[in-house]
Amino acid sequence: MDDDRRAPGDRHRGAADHPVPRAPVHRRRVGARVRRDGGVRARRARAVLAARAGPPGEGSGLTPADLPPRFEPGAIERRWQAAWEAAGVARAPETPRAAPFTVVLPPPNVTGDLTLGHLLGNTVMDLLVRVHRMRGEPTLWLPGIDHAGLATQARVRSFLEAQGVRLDGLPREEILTRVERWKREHERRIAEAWAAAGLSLDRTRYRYTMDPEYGRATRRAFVALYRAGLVYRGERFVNWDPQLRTALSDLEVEHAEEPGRLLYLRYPWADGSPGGVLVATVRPETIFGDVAVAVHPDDERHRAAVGRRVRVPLVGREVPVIADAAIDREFGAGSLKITPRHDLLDYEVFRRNPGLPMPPDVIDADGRLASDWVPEAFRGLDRNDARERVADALRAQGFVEREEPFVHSVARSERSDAVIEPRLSTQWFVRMGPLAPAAVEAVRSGAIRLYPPRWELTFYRWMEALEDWCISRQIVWGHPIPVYYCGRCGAETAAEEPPPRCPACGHDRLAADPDVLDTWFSSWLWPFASLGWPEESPDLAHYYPTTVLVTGRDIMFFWVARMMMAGFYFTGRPPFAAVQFTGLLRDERGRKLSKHLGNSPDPVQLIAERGADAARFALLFPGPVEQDSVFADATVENARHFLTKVWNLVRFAASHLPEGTEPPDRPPALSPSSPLENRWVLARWRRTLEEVDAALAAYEVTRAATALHGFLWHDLADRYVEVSKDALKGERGEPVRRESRAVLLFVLERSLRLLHPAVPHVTEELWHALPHRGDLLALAAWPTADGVRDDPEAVEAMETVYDAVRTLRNLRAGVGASADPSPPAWVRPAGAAAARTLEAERETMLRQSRVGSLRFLAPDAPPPADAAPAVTPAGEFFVARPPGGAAASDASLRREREKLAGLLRKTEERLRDPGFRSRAPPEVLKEAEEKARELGERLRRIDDHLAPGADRPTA
RNA sequence: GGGCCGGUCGUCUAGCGGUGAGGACGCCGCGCUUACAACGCGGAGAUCGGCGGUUCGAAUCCGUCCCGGCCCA
Repeated sequence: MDDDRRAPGDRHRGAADHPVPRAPVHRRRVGARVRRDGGVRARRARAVLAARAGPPGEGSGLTPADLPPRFEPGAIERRWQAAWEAAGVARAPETPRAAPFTVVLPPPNVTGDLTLGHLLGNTVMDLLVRVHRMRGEPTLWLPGIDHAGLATQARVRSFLEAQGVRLDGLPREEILTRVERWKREHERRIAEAWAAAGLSLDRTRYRYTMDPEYGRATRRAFVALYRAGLVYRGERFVNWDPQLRTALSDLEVEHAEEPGRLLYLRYPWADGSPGGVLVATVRPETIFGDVAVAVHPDDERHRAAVGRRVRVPLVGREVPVIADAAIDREFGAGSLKITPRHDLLDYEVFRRNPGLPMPPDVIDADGRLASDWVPEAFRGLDRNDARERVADALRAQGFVEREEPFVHSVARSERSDAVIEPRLSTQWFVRMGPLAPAAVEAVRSGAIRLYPPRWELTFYRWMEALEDWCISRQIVWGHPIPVYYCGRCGAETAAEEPPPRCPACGHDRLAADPDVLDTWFSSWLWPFASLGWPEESPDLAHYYPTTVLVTGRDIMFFWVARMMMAGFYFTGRPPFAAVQFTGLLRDERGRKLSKHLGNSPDPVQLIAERGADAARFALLFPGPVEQDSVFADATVENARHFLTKVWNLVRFAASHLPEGTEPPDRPPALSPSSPLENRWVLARWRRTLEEVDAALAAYEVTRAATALHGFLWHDLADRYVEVSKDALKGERGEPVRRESRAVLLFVLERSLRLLHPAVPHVTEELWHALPHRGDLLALAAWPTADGVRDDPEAVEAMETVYDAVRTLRNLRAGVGASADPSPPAWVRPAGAAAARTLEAERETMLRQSRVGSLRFLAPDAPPPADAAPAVTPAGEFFVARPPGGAAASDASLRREREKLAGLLRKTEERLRDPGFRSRAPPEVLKEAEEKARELGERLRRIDDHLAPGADRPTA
């Protein structure tokens, strides 16, 4: 198994196990140099200066020429990361003066390196954190790592094995040293990956689940639960991993269907009479632990057998045939051999039937046959070999009646992949029953919201069926269980610090419990222990409860639900107000990204090759973050193209803004005579902002990214820039030029702010190439719509104009106008309103459609000769056919007619339906009538242009 | 066996009672127009998984089945 799902931050499979190339990011020492002096202002100023000095061959001025024609992320990203670091951008205030925004990073475990799945969650968190920081909220994003006890020990174990060293043979101290060394190396790599991704984590508040303070928090939690009777020790059936030699919780076990062999064994009568009882089993090696054979009490086939005795094959031990209602009559031969120490169901049957002897374990902690109940010949065999050998012996001695292939559910350790051995053993447990209700109630009442909300159902279902949680692990790496046993009276004492003497008898020789705690027992305290709990630390007082937890839904049970329970129990408050679940990443073939399949890019390498911003944007767009989505090479390519587009947009703008242009401190004030495109683009920007804000409020980061992508590329670059070029060149007069400059700068600068949380580096770089106020975009304010008015008329007019432009471009292409770059064109508007709009924007249409001239025709004027016609709701358009050019063709007009006629037919049918007329709301009715009228009108005009006498398609 | 998610142009997706079903990638055609060819403009391409139902009206609501994925037993 390559499953690294052990620490909260490690939700996605596929950590790269191969050596990671040296992180390509060489952090400049800018931060270190300036950190010594005091004062945020001075630090920031220096940071900016240092950053500006960055790219080789660049001047220090901020003239537009500074922006190179190519966008190279590497240097840019390093430079701004250093600047943010030096300016302390990510540093949360010691004493926030407003309601804070807090996020704790799900600590990745030190088992391995960061995966793309981590980067997905991290990007979402960074985006949210940066938005709220820009909104002026005191913002804390707390980083950390998880010691991931079992996972780490398992990894170190196989790492050492590869070098021929057996971890299990090493003394405890030596193991700890080795693990510690492993941890330091991976901790460094994780930190480098965070830095390379541009995450604005508050590194001064870095926490490690194994540091001394955290250890104390863990012991405090244990002791508190112990005293409340919510932690107990008992002999239970646990999931035993014989390879790692430890117990596991139910959640760490994976079930899968696997092929096996079902053996039908004859247990002969003890009295020697012929026959016996037929028993089916897939685990013949456990027969040495049998204490009975059980059948269902109502099973006619076996009725006579109950009460008689049979002999266990191979060993000849006598056991009774008993009746128990738990036996499945349909399965196998309808009878079950009872091996109480190695199967939960058998154990329950055993307990219901007093008088049976309790056998020893016939399979030991290593998964080998053991104990004197096992014949000499089989002792010490691994259970897998034993299964074959026992089956062979059974066959040889004639006990096997028949056998058949059988698919059964097999439980495996998600850590070692070893088949789990159900084992009766003494372990520590947390009683979940009393802890659950507060968490369930919080979700039910909305005190904690889940995004997307559908996960609530899954949450409730699991919470209803909670089993007690086995928290003791028989490994070295982890928090020791803080329980001490008196060497004299045997009293058991739970205490945060080792007691000097036994509280019961005063004896001073106490033995510590040899086990350590499940990693999740420290993880579930993360939201408050990372802030200083159990101390009443200032951070805990200021920043707890946290605002939102972003994590993969695959650890909802492992971690999220348990944090809720711990949060309410230990702090009396919810640990977070919201949980955003992210989806899984898949490749273009729909497979999960995983190390195993080799389809999971290493994020550090990805960032080195394509840039952090491109990687980040590719994770946010176009696939929805909250759903499983595809991450392919093309996705990154796409993101990169978008960033290049924005880059060039700024280059264009910068080249049209003269030296000394004022920063866009307030929205441009438009006048009634302002160009349509200025009114339009401001309105569109406003709507984009509203969409982004709404999306973020609902934790739909992809929707926010999509809105920005569309606006910047299609509205601003494709349309606004093209339409306003003349104005920016001054061809429409100085006042218009000034206004258009102001509008362009305002919209672009504000859009960079909106985009910054998603792709912080490029936007920071670009922001500095534009007139701006302030030291860093990262410290700029999140925009508001204040002073920018929505303008529905402008939006509608622009649609009309662009429909016209598209129609003319189309006609131009249709007549083969590439030969003649500027054919004359005409328009006959449909109605006064269209006429007004089109006439006002005649210049725009002329330029954008690249026709040579555009003349307006009176309603009753004859259509121009030798011109290709098109009919739109706004009017009739004509483009002259070049002499000797393409022959007149009505094909496209006829196709259009066909389509419109079909639409008209459908609309008229609807209008004739009495049900529709009486039940549809009046506005829908009116709309349909208007549509029918307009379609009819347009059809009539099309017919006018179709050659008279030619075959006309019928409506 | 139970639960959840998804099935919409070739691909990824938006839309979640009234639309000529929107976008991106890919494809085809035209264009190097000094921000961008990592680009622009235009075009083709979808009976919205199947079947039933509710409704004046269904991609959208309900039922059922099929396919893919995930989770739990």
